[in-house]
Amino acid sequence: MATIKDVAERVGVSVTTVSRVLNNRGYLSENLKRRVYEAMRELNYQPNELARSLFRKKSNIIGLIIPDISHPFFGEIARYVEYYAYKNKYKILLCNSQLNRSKEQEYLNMLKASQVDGIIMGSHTLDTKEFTKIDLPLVTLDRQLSESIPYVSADHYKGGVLAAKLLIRKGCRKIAHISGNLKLHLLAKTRYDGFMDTVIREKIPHVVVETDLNGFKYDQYGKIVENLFRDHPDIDGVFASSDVIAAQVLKECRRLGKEVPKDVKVVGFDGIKLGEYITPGLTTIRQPIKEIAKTSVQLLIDQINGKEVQRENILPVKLVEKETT
Amino acid sequence: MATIKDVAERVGVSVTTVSRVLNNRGYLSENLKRRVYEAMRELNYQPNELARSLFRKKSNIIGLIIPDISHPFFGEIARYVEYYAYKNKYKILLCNSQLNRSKEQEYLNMLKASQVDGIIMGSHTLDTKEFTKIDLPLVTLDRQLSESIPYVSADHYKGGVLAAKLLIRKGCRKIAHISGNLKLHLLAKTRYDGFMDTVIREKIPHVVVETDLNGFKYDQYGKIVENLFRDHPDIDGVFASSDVIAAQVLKECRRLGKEVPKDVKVVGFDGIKLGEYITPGLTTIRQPIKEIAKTSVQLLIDQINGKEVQRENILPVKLVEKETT
DNA sequence: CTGAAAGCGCTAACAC
DNA sequence: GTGTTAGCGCTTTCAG
Repeated sequence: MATIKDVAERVGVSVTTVSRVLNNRGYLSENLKRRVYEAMRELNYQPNELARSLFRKKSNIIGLIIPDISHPFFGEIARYVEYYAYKNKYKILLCNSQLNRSKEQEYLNMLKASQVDGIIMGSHTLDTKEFTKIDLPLVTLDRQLSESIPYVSADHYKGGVLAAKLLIRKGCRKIAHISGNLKLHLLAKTRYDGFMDTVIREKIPHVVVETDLNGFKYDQYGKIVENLFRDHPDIDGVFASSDVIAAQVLKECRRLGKEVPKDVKVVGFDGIKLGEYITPGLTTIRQPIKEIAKTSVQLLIDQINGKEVQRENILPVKLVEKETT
Repeated sequence: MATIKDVAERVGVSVTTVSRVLNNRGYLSENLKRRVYEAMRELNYQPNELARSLFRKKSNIIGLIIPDISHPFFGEIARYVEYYAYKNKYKILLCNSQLNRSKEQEYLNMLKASQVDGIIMGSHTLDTKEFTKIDLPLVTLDRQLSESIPYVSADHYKGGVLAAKLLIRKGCRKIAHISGNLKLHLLAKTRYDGFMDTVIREKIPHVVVETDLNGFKYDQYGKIVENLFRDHPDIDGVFASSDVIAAQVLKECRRLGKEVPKDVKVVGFDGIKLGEYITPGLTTIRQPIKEIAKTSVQLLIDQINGKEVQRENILPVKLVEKETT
């Protein structure tokens, strides 16, 4: 691979000069620039970003840690994070934690060692104190990590309220909520709060199933839903904490001969593309995925550039009514 | 951030010695090792991978270029590529081309400049000659780029045959195939060949719709399917070239009052998780996604390590029958 | 306006 | 066994 030295020799100038045209520093004659660019092209030269980063102490790389890139929600998050990062000349180092504690920890260390300029953290199995050791610009998704670390989240509470209200308005008399893990201190937990506050205020019978499946063993949701309907055959409304779970609920309803939305009404959460593919079309609480990604990238870059950023960034959700309610 | 020098000073030895314990070279007394490790921990030291990579001329980074990480197929590919890369101590630089030529080209240059050790290429809008300039270990997905570059692909031809045969066996009298772009010289095109060879041999009326939507403007497939049924109301079997398209077909069938599988039978392609979420359960030709990813990573690492690798790597597909046939 | 030289953090000859 | 030194490819002071 050609280096700056090769280019310099070919043009007959010093490496300093080549570096200058590379970075457009000071006055360079047009003629000189042309000759240098030509040599670069001839040699198929690309400046070594490793060397540049080492010198500048800036890699232009962002680490993205998520539980599972193949989960539709995180796939869409990643897609938009990449989009906005690219726009700002940042690259993405992809870290899939599979919600495995030690893998998450290793990735955190690896990212630090790799001199990434900042981290977007969407996987949350580690304790707060692990992050104090990192000492790098950080943005979290859906989790308040500490007083100083900014986070981005949809308005899950509002989402819980909207879902519960819709089901009640549509005439449901007994509503089930299939929640995610409530022990991890995630903001997603407030979906549960919003749901509960609403059904209690409206005095609607309800039942909550907490899944501690870490959200990514899809296959097992079928079983959970099956048990739910066995124990509570009179359930006529379900608020699932993700669209993927909602899809499982629909499948199970079909298997049990329950018609949707006639016998059971279903509301999902996330607003991923999946909801558009399935039949019947899934009513859901849409998270503003693109804006979440955009905000995360912006907050991170602002921090990298030494700007003060807002700690709390709650983005609005939206009820999208389709055919399951 | 602490450097090797800080550690050396704290322990009272030279940087060489610290480097030695870091890399476990030569004889080091247990006592010394312990003191060095302790200092590292106290300083919260992480070796700078940028500097290491620069020296070693090896970054342990793999570039992954795909059209769209939020497309379920590529999401699953990426998940497994990450899995096997991580196992082998490689990191993933994620590049989403959106099937945009110039973005793909820029990412290619960027990866080279970033000194990645190799590239897995799953997005194919560029001409062969762009790759000769790259001169880096390369593996392509679904495309024969040149005589020397190894590729990994599912047995698309067999998939096309299996799909056509199944629909014929199930009694379909007029079968539609919704294909991807046949002009890009992808191996996926052989799905079409397998399908055609079979329906022609069996003398089954058929119609092919080629989509040049680049495969990722999902919303527009609805229109295509609508037109298809308008022009050919007697179609009773559809072979879609992806599960996502198949899902759209199911949606459209429902809208048009066509019952699946009674009036129309549908076969998808890919075998992504989506197929398990939708109702009715989608019959599909399953690609061995995990093995494709594993093979790609292995071929790339072998090349990085200077081994000879096999050029053609065709992996078997499998017919998965569910409820749409 | 251009070049020699130092240094980013690390590793590995090569000495002692 | 341990340290001195050069150098990976680049950028930037600082002389000239």
